Amino acid sequence: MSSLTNNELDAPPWLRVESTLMATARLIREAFDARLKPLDLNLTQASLLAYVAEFGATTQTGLAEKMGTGRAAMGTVVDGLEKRGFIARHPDPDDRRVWRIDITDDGRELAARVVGVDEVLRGELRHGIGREERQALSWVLTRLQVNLQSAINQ
Amino acid sequence: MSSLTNNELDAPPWLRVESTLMATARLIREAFDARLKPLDLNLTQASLLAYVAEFGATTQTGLAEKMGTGRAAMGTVVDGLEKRGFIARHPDPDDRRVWRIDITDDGRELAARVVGVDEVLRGELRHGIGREERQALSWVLTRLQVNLQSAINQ
DNA sequence: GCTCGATTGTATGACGTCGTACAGTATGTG
DNA sequence: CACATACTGTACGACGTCATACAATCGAGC
Repeated sequence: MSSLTNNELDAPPWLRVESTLMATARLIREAFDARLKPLDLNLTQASLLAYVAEFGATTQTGLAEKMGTGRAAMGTVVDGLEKRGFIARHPDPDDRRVWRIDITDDGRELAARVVGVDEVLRGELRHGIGREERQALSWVLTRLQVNLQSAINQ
Repeated sequence: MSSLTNNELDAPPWLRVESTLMATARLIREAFDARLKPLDLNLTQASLLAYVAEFGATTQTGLAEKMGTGRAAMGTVVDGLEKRGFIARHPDPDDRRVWRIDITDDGRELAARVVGVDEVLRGELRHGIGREERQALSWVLTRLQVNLQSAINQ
């Protein structure tokens, strides 16, 4: 823990801001997973559930794109949530290749609790961080993503 | 790609800044992995190599703490790098439990190339982002980590 | 109507990381 | 010296994600 809070001081010259960012991302996943554990969900499942609850029936590929994961991984997530009865696969009347992923009543109830957990935790994470700082963070991150994309594409 | 750059606009109300941050972290890993592929290294291996090259012989547990991973995972990384002759395990004269992980001549040569790749990529990532913005980002991230830590510890 | 390329979801194997348990070793206490 | 506790590295199984390959299906062009 101490090695995380002061790693700006003893960090090596390579990977400074970047490593801090990745460590923060890891902590975000940890924190959400911890809070979602009582619901027996991890962050990926909770995000999927909340997304479907909010935006209604969606294709698996669409979900994968929105949540930044692959189609195969999304399939297994859907499998697990379907087996537990929180979402359901309905055939698409217009396209027999795809499943429309829709939420069930149980799923809707669980999604409401997910949103509650999310709001509480996000409130805690805002402590000591002003609105303009949050917006600045968001802006720099977006800019960073653009640079990263062009770096990845050579 | 378009879903990444404009996800501030169509992002759901839950997980806004946080999901951007995690997506950015994923892109960072992708970008470094892509650039390190010619050296047949991934980001974890490269970080370990550069760290040992810079700070000299270190304990595996110490490495794991510094790099934010578990001891077991660090063991497998060390295994791979040792098998390829870039680092070596030397017994510690004062403590027979531990290995001192040290770099070899081949490893030092490779580490220099890693540092080069890192400097080039980090330069590209700075495009359009001022120094004070970078410092602000760093500050907010550190603050976020503090909040995350207390959230994780209930 | 038929064919060809593109797309959807799935199966499979691989990889990296994690958590737990364990043996060997060190350190402190009586 | 004996003992208990803490720590290091490793073995093992589990999990989540990824890349690839594949069958089924769609849509466009002839």
